[in-house]
Amino acid sequence: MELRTLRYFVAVAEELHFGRAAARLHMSQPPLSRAIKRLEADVGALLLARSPAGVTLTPVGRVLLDEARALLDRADLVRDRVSAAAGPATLTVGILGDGTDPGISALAAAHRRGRPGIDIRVRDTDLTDPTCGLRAGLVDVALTRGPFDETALTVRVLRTDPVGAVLRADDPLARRARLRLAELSDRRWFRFPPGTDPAWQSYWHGGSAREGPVVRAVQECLQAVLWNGTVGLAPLGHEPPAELAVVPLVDMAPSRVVAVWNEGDTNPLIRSFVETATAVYRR
Amino acid sequence: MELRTLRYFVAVAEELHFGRAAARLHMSQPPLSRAIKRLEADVGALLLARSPAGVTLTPVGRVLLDEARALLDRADLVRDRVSAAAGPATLTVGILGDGTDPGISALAAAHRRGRPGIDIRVRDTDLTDPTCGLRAGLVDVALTRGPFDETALTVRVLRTDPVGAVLRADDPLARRARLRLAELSDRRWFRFPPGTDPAWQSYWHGGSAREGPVVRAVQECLQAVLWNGTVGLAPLGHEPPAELAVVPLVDMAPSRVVAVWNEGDTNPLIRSFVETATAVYRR
DNA sequence: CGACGCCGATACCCCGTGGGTATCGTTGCA
DNA sequence: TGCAACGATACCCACGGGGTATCGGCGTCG
Repeated sequence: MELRTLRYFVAVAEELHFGRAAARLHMSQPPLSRAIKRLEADVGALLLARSPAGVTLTPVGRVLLDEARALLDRADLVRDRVSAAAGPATLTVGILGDGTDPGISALAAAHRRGRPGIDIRVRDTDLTDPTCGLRAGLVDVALTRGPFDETALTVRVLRTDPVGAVLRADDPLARRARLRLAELSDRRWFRFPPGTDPAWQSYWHGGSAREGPVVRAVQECLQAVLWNGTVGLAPLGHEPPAELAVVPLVDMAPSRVVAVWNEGDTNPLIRSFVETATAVYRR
Repeated sequence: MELRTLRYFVAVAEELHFGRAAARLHMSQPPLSRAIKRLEADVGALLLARSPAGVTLTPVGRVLLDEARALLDRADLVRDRVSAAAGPATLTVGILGDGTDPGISALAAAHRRGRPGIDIRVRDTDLTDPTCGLRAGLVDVALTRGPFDETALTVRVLRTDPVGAVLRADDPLARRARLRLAELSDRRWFRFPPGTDPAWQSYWHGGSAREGPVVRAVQECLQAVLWNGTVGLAPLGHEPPAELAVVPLVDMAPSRVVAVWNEGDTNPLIRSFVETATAVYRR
């Protein structure tokens, strides 16, 4: 008789309809049926009378509905009290590059919702440090992209995006369905400043020879493409501005969106945040 | 934050020692450590201060300990109230052969403990019906041994016992460490009355040719061996009476202890009983 | 002062369960 | 009598909770 199961039961008992209850619980109907059946075996009594006409509560079910509601309320209270006792905690999350990934604010909101009383501070950094100041201790967790030097860091992959070349919309190659890196080797490529993580650096400059301007932020990259005739790389999936085009590259390893934290950091908020991040990115 | 996890936490918080808490919870220490760590991530705060000197509750841990105890008490109350609402229910359990298996009474007690208010009625039957009257509806669930005709029955295996030959202690073969069925083929074997389940019948009479007396109960089997010079089979594991010896048989399929109920019987008490039976027999 | 022992953490494996999709069976209704 | 609705069933996959083996840190003791 776990709390989750009781939440399921309350949902069914309130909807009096397995399908609707399943929808409300964001799951499908069969596992819900099974869970209720297990609960019935557990308490040793039928809780719901199923008939094609509809679902009804049995007398025992009615009792359990009241009791379960009370217990679940109580459980929420426990959460709140513990949160209150824990006091205001802050978690500093580092994100990369001008907050361009629209998912991140949603994620912060989701985490805040599930865990009120925790102050999430977002630190938006430029592209020169893919770990967003993790090593310097400026940040507890980083939501960022690979690849970078991972020593002494723990990495959790959230998603992988294929990568495309960013070109001016009027570039002759912009209409191509896909490209190979070699076709762009004669272009100028922007670089990151010296001292930038080598793995990161070499990934994003596409391995080409002709160096271009040094950039630090997403906006600078776009400007460089627009005005300097350079080429850049970008993960697919975001709609590019009208003046630009992103053409998939067939021979470029996909870019991984990751959550990273310092290895051995025992702050439980990190684990918790990473879990919700994983959940949010999964769907 | 499920109830099970909270029970774990309470155990650790009371023992202030992961190893002892794990023992109390009948589990090993690593999963317990992990569960507590998950709980800490879940509530977003450290609950226990681990130092080699020992484990201490953090302030947040102290709050959660109180809250968790209250919640768990409340959950027990829910159980009780639902049981009370369900009213007195009875479950008739059939067991085979003079209640000789010492585990069964313990199991009935365990089930009664976990589920007060349910009247467990044990029906002890003779050896002529391995299903203990399940088909006749005399019994809701049978704790018995295979093999038997399983059509329209659902079977859950609880344990398997190797089988030995039951001999008089002064029998020349009684001192042997193990035997083969062929070495006993010239003995008289007892039979069950006509009409007994064929699979059951043929299993226990060892496939030999010389027929012996007809028996119905365990006591009769023993008497037959003692006075009639017959041979019988018995699962190993029980200590035989002094005048008898049980010698392992190498070429006899082991005997399965099973819980059986009528296929499609939706009585939730059956499921519940079978679960505790599985748990009890597992250790 | 080094070897040992205690104890929680970590690594790794395996099975059970919780989730999913596809399909069935029953029943009320058109 | 065919159909639509809906819960049950069958099956599959992945994660989590359980296990064992081992590590690492820190006291203790010879």
